[in-house]
Amino acid sequence: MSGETDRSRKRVLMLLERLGRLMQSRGHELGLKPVQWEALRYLSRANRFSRTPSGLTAYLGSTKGTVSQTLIALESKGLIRKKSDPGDRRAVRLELTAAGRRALGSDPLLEFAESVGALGKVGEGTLERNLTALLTERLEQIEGRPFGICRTCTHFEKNAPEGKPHRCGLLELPLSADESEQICVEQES
Amino acid sequence: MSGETDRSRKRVLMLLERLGRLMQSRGHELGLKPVQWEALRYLSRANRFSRTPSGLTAYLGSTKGTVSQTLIALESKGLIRKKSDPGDRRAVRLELTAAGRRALGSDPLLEFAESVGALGKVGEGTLERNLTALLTERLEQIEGRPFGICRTCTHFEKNAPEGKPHRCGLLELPLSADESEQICVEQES
DNA sequence: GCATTAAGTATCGAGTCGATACAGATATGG
DNA sequence: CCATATCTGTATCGACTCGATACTTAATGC
Repeated sequence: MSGETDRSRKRVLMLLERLGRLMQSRGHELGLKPVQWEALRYLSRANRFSRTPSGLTAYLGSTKGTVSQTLIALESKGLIRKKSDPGDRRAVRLELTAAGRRALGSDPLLEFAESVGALGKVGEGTLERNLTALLTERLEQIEGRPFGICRTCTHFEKNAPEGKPHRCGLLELPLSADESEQICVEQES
Repeated sequence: MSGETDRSRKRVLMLLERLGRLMQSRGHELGLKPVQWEALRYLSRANRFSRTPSGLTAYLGSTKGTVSQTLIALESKGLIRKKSDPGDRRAVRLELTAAGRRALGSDPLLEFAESVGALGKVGEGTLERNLTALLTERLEQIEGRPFGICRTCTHFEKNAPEGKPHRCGLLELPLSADESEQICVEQES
């Protein structure tokens, strides 16, 4: 590998690291921590099968113990609610409270959205494609889950049976139009 | 702003957040913490004017107190050395020890470099440009410093006076060829 | 010379994070 | 059918981050 290729890759890594850090450093607003914000964001975007401690653990690439602590903190702040799953009594279902949804309205990450917009439509598109490719490549190497949108999944069955709501072939459950746009632990492309 | 524009921006933000987190989660190797790795990387790339606690503080977008603690941890591990500046007795000069340089040889971020390489030369180039534009835009809004390469700075005076080494017009000091390639707290473009 | 500003350190409290150990619930396999 | 493995989540520990606040000491400005 040439020296310039090597340096170029490292420059990209430094940019990603620094942008990541910059986003995190703004994540201490309202008495929340960066990971706590990320958990709230996840819960607002994940479908009901994925809103569990283990789903969040996989998404964050963290560990059960750490996530458990984070969820305890969020619950004590009144931003999330835990309910035990009636079907599997080991499992815990998570959902945002009204206060949790309200908090996301002042998500510090929204400041950043403007800067993304300044790239223009074209730059934004290519950036999204490149970042997606990078993430996909990386996730394959570490056997991580993509957490893609339900609608694009191999298990997604559109209006099946005919004229009926969409369906998840893996979990054998009907899906609302809303749910098909959410992210899922089980998603595969 | 249309709903799709809004969603597109958020997708980019989520990608950046997630990639950042993914990079960090691999940053717990060898008993070091992600920020400690980042400090080592900084010290290996910053020129001598920038290798100070306050330089690192500005780079990380953190606070003096936090950085001070991080440096104490790194020094106790024998990875960096502190020397008091003879010119300004308030200031502390930082440098990597041999062990510190050796540690960077097993930087967990190197794993990630392969995934960047998988984008190909073109993808890598456009990604670097887009990320740079995003970072620049963002830094302007929060009045952060770019920490660009010395050679590209407005204060850089090439071979001045004629045939002599390069020079920094701001600090009024000569610069070696090596130093002109390093990053600097004072860099402006 | 005196106030201001700058560079670092010390300390506190809440929380992350990996590691380990654990509990209870559900699968699996003879 | 029951033992055993696996899965889901909690509890606890120690090192550390991080923002906040309160210092110390040194340089600078008037």
